[in-house]
Amino acid sequence: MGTEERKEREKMEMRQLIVKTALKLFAENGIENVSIRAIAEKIEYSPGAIYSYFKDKGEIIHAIHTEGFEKLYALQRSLDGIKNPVDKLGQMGKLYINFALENKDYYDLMFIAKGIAEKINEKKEWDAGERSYNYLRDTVNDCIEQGYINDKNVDAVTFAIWGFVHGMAALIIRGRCAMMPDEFIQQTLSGSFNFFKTHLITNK
Amino acid sequence: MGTEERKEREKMEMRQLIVKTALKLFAENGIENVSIRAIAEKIEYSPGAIYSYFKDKGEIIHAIHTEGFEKLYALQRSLDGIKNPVDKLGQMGKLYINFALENKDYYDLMFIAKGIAEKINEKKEWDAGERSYNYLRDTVNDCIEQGYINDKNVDAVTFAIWGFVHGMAALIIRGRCAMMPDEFIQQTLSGSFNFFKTHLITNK
DNA sequence: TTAATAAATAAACATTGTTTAATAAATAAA
DNA sequence: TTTATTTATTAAACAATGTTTATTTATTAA
Repeated sequence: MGTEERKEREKMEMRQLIVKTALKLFAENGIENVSIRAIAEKIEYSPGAIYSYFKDKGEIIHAIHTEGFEKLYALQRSLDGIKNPVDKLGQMGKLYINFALENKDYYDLMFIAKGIAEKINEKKEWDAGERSYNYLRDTVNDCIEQGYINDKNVDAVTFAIWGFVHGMAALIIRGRCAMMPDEFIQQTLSGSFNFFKTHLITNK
Repeated sequence: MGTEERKEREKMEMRQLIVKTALKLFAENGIENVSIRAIAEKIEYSPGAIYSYFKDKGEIIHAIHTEGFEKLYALQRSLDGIKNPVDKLGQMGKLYINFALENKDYYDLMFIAKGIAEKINEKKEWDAGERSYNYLRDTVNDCIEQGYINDKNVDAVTFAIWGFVHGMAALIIRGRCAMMPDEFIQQTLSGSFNFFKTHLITNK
């Protein structure tokens, strides 16, 4: 009898419901203003019930973080068809920044938030992130091999590019550009992009 | 009689003691693991006493944040003597990263931490940050005017450079490079620097 | 010496994440 | 179907947090 399987399924559904609800509340009230109690109330369970599905709050956040990486990686894979690695790199940059600014909660958990880092090490589960990182790295490597980027150190170039896009995204998301008007930020952002692209790519 | 002045002085000293103690505890236990109660105990006062000197915990953190900007700006000003703006820019980059990695607590509060952003807006006191930003911007401007950087958009270039160094620092500080061995990070970091420097500066 | 002011404290409050012992529900065994 | 057992859920409590309030203590002014 398949009651075992059904229960397993129900457990997964409950986990998903909790994660979904948590994410919704995060978006509404900001990540740090969402309590276990609030999540419990929203799904009409007692706070304690949540602990049958997640070891602690960090695990809920970690689940969302992993979900975010799924989304990002899926976006990256949508570039599979682009043959020219420079074009691919440019598109990936835009895609990355867009993802960051349109999914601030996800992005924050994935690349900025503090508690997460411990969970990542504890679980050795930066796998999700590594997959995305390698996708970028491979593209950079193609650029180098095909003579578009004049630098042999793949990791250094990859880290530079990652740092560049992450840095801008993080400054914006964490309110360090709040003094600038929104449209100015947008303009500057695309200006910075052009600057980077123009100078780092060797025109063959 | 100077009792008014003395009291004012004592109040300042107490504020400073609280800030100094908070910073020390931050360094020892991590920013998020320091409570008002812990600070109070360390200086041998009751928790409530602290509220005679700071409106709330955020104000203590904000004071440290401002102190951090004093330190960073002082470091920047040590480059005043460098005539060539490209050299100056390079030195500033190194100096910035070093500051970030050697003063992670300060840097975190200044450029990454969340609560701070609200205080900054609330107080309109990004002045401290703006001074440092303008110092960078002026140097970038010199580079452009003297033909070392081939791009007319000062703000875009400045933001790109800031994003670049901040991005790398933030990824390291927030543990997103924890899977890489330390020496690899150091190598990659300087490699990224070279990459950036080599390609963005037009050799006259 | 007394009155007014300021500083510091102890105690309490509300909120957090989390644990525990008790209850209700669902399943398996008889 | 009835009973026993396992599982899911809850209510209540715990410890820690930031903060407020009424009270006491210390300091200053009269």
